[in-house]
Parts: sequence; structure tokens; C-alpha cells
Amino acid sequence: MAKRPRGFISGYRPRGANVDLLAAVQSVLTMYQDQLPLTIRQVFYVLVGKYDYEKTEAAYKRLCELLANARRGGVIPFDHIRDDGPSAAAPQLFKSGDDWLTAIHRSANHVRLSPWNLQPRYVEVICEAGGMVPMLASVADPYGITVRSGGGFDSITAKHELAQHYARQQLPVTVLHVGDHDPSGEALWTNLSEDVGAFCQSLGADFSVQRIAVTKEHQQIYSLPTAPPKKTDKRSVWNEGDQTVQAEALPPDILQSIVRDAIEANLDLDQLAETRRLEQQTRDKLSAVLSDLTTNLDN
DNA sequence: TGCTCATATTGGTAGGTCAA
DNA sequence: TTGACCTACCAATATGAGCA
Repeated sequence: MAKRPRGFISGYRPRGANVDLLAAVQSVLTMYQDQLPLTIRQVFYVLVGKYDYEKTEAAYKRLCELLANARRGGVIPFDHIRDDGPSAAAPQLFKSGDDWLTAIHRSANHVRLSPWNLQPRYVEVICEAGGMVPMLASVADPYGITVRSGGGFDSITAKHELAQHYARQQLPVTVLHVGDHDPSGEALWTNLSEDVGAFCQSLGADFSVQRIAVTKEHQQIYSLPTAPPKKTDKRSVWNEGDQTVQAEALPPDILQSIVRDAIEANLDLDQLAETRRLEQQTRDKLSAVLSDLTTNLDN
């Protein structure tokens, strides 16, 4: 029998300093309610910046454990915290033909057109941490832009498939990269840029990466919490005296605005407006066609 | 040149121990 | 009794150092 709690914890009562810590976490979640869900790392860095929370890996681990219990205990809503979960592939099933027709009708009202046949370049966002994807996607989605988690792109298959995907776009490809400002973050970015770039070159794709966050300038402008680079991490050239900054140290709203600005700088906004006009036209047309079809079937 | 080893990345969880 | 905290571990890969 496991000694750890399973399922919900009924009557969970945090103790000592954790009572105040959970109150601070709830304040952070309220402060960034428009950016929810946040990763525990994002909550951690806001606590460090605004509540003088201890900035150590041990303190971060304690926060992870506390938030696990707080979620099990119903103190923190599960949907306010984002972590990497399992993936599922569910078949698309319908109760009946009418059910399918209703679903089609409903989706026709939300059909979206790809903006890429009117844009000068294909743009994507890649972030290092998978937990940040939903938050960045809420910014990128209205532009029709895909957000991926890099996770270091540790799989050679993933890098090759990505290059194949970019080659199929038949447009110059720009990847906006969000990652940590540390030797490992630099190494991951360089690896992505070089390895996917080399595959792209062989496949005939014009590929470039823009590192949009986190930079040394961001650290200075927003006074972000830093840490000295780990002496054991030799994966990248690192200037003497330079401090490291985690991507999650950027306040969520600021990170969103950095990504939004970078997206808009790379898109033709007039052409994007034209795509949206065509999109509405298409929705109206499809709704009319499906209404006629439903009427004919009923008769 | 090629192999092994240590260390790093993410967001946790498991088990053991301590303390309120 | 129960919450807190510490260490070890998971997966797949990159990188640098050291050695044969």
C-alpha cells in the first residue's frame, strides 16, 4: 500500500509557513487569471520576485510537493496549474447521423482558413517548457500560428519530422524561440537551429530561428531573478560574470506581449485581415449549404 | 577515432524520516 | 496522525572530458 496520498485529500490542512505560502500562490493565480493555467515554475518565479520566496531548487521542489497536495486537497483548482500530462488519441465517434450533422453544422460556424497562402512567411513558436504551450497558444492561435514545446528536441525523429513539416509549407519559415537564458538553453537553441536547419536545407526549406525570449536585455529591463551558471554545465560558451535567467522568470503577461509583438513583426497584418474576411465569407456559405442539406434530408 | 562517464534539460513522484 | 522535507529516480538526448 502506497504511503503517499491517492486521489483527493479530504480535510487537507496545510501547516506553518505553508499556509502563508499557499495564500501567496492564490494571490499569484488571481493576479494572472488571464494567463491561466500557469506552470509551477512560473508561480515559483513570481513568488521569488514579489514575495521573496527562496530561489533554490530545493524550494522549488517543496513548492511542487505543496501544490500537489493543495490540488489534491481542493485548495488550488487543478485547472489553474499546468504540467506535462499523458497524451491520448481518442477516436471521433457520433451517437447518430443527426449527431454528426449537428456537429458538422456547428463546426461550419467556426471554420478557420489557413493564413499561409497570403503571408510572405510561415511562422511558428517553439518554447522549451511544455507547460507553457497553452499560455503561448492563447496568444498565437488567433494568428493561426502553431506553438510547440521544444523540450530540447531530443528526438532526432522529431527534428526530421519538423523539417519535413516546414518543407511542406513552401514558404520561408521563421521559428520564434522562447527558452532559458543559460548554457543549456543556448545549447538547445543552437541545436534546434543547426540540426533542423540542416535537415531543412537538404529538403529545400528556407529556415531561420529568432530567439525572442529570454535575453540578457529582458533580465535587465524587468529585473528578473538570476542565478550563476552551473559550473558543471559546459554545453555552451558562457561569458564570465553572465547570469542565467529561466524563461518562467518573465511575468506571464509580459511574455505574452513579447510573443505577440514578435508574431506581428513577422506577419503581413493586412493580408491577415483579408484571410479573416474570407473566413467569415466561407462560414456564411457553408452554413447556408448545410441548412439546405438538412432541410432536404428532413423532406 | 571511438568509447564511457558525468552532467544537464522537464515536472513531477516514491520512499523514508522528521516534526507539529 | 498527517504534513513537510530530503534524496533518488524517471525518459532521451547533447556535450565535454578522459582514456584506450
